[in-house]
Amino acid sequence: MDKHPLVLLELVERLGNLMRSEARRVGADEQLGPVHVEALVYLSGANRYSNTPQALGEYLGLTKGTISQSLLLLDRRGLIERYQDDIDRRVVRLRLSAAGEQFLHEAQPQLAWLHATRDISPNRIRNAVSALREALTTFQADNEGPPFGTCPSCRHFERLSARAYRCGLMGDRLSGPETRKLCWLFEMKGGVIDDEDLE
Amino acid sequence: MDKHPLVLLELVERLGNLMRSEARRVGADEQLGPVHVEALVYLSGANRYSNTPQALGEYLGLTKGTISQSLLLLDRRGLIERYQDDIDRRVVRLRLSAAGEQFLHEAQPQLAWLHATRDISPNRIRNAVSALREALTTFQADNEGPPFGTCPSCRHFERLSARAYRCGLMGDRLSGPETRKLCWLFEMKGGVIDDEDLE
DNA sequence: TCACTTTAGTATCGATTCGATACTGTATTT
DNA sequence: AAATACAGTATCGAATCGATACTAAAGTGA
Repeated sequence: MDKHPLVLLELVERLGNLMRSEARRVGADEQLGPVHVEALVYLSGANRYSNTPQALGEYLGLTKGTISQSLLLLDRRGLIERYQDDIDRRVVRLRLSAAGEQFLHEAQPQLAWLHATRDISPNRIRNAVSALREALTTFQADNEGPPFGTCPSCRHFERLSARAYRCGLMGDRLSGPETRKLCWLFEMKGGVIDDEDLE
Repeated sequence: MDKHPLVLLELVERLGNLMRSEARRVGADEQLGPVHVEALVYLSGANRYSNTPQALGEYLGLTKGTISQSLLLLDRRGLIERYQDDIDRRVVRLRLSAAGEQFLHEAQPQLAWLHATRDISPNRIRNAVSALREALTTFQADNEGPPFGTCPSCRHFERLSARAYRCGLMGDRLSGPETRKLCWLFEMKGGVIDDEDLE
């Protein structure tokens, strides 16, 4: 049997652990746990459909009760703001507060990673991204979890004109930058994964 | 700025979270947390120099106090055995008990991953491994953590004859299978990373 | 040989995480 | 209007985790 997949698994787990430690480290000053930092990072990159406790819970693989508590803490610290959704008043929307933005800006949770990958050629990174993305997609298909992706490779994405986009599922028009944010309604479109879409 | 590294980071973190959830899931039956499962997996692949609480702590990024507790639990459950090192009687050696082996055999914590990567060509996997390995090495060099690797790409590895090996650092002769286990004394040898060495 | 230091691991404490369960309030369905 | 489904909160208890203090074995050096 080929054992390279297991080697890859080991690397992913190990790097995951290290990133978790890194999150612990950068959050220590503010008395935050790794989950809190990860939640802030998530919120900084989530689009308008995905800035809810539920989506965050799916993303982090935690139950809604747990998430609720973490959000309570982040709220008390003034790092996020919570507000009711206008249309469905059961849902709570989340956004980073100015202090939250500030924290991410100063703590730079991703800096260590950027440093660690500085010598890897763009091509090798793209190949790795492609492989891991496929693993993620397959895994989530197997486990029927929401996939989390960005518009360019999403089935519902529609390009109205050169710079006008639209989500075919929700019907909203989307700004250019918004099409690059993370969405939990994402569904992989058929055909090959085209990393060029991410430029 | 190229943002592919950040995309790769997101994938690694996300897959890491999913694997963590997976570990939580497979351990639930036995009332084990994700850390416990990860510790058992680690012990199943650690070589003779690396089967200690300290090495495990480095690997998981946890403090020795935390590790000590987790090991206490695993010991109470009869999943591992602890014994004193003959030479340095401060150090505790760890090994999976029969029950521990049995648990891993039945729970198959890595099965979901193997399934998720089944359609990825060996070549793409090897490329991803190579890129992530470099990220890991650089990261650990930056943060002076022990690197964790296997003999074939280690500076201290010596091949005495066709099937006889030796660790130049510790001076022990090593069996073939042992050279493929994880070692926390690992130091990357100069030159390119050669994935062929992993066959 | 005898202090001094370092090192591997344990013990204990308190803060935090986490899941389970029960609950509130809103939307949807019939 | 009643029943059901759903998003989120509250609360509880078990477990994780780091910090600190501790034990015991090695190493160090006069």
